[in-house]
Amino acid sequence: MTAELEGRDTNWHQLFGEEYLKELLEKSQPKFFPSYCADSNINSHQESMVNKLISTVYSGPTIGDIESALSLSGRIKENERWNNPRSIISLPEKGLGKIENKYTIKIKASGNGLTDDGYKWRKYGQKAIKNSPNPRSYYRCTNPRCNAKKQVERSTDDPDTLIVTYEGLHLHYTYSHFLLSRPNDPTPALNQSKKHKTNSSSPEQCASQGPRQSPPPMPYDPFEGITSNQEIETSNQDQAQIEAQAQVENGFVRDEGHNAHGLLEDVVPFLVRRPSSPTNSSSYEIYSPEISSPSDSTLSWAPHYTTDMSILSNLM
DNA sequence: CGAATTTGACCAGCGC
DNA sequence: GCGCTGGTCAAATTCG
Repeated sequence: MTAELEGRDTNWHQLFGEEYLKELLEKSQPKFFPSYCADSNINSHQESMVNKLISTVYSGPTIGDIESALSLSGRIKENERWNNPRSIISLPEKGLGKIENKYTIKIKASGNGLTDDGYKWRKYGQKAIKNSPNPRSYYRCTNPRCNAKKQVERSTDDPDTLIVTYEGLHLHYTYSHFLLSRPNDPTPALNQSKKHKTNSSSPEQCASQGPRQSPPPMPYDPFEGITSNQEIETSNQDQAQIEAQAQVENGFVRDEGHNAHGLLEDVVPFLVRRPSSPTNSSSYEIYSPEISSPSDSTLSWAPHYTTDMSILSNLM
């Protein structure tokens, strides 16, 4: 176990570089570890390693954000969260009610930009917004036990920028993470198994992770004309991959709202969170996934994210 | 035919 | 109270 952990520590440095990891560590917020981790099988050493990794890369929503969302979702009893001795969360008891669990992300979606965040989303509405030429689309997580939502609209300032507002928490891993977390597993990410049959030009489909293949072009679709590299790269999928997805989805149903390891994954993917303002509603900016140098303090989208989550997963 | 998307209707919150 | 706006619902539509 120790050797494996050390090896994965090396991966972190390979992925981001020494200086960038230090920068992240300096800027990271207090560690979090949901109290219901007490129900999982991890031991103290594993827990400490997870916290180490989390503290290294995490600079996203505050504990209060998460707690607020969990409270809203009703998945954790209040006394369980506050009194569980294994909980690493420590929160001020005042002002929790005012904390919003919303996170806004700006995605630079120029050209082949990716908006794939690793989750499967189902669109449930679209609305024209006042003083904005672009409509806003509303999505829910397809996991029936998950209350995560997101709103997607195109920036009025920059048509290439997508503004994604996440609300609520995913109490499960990303689909991509499930498969990529197994290094020797030849099965690609789940979220790629369905959508890449399509040659849809709408990155909204990519963002929403919906299995629908070729939606008709909407005359006011905010993402019309934007394509995804990831779609092109993984255009050929076989039946085994689809079956693997079905297995994982079944696992979700049995999982009582959180994954087998008990680690909460937030609605904002791990390595793309970077608060840009010290407000209750944290904001994040994400740019083109093509090239993202650690030195310019930006993080890329799904490909790096899923890889890094696999490191975290394998610790458990 | 099942599942996902579309889109008009409906509802709640807010300001006047 | 009324109108506006944003968010959600649900029937119709579309697609594989």
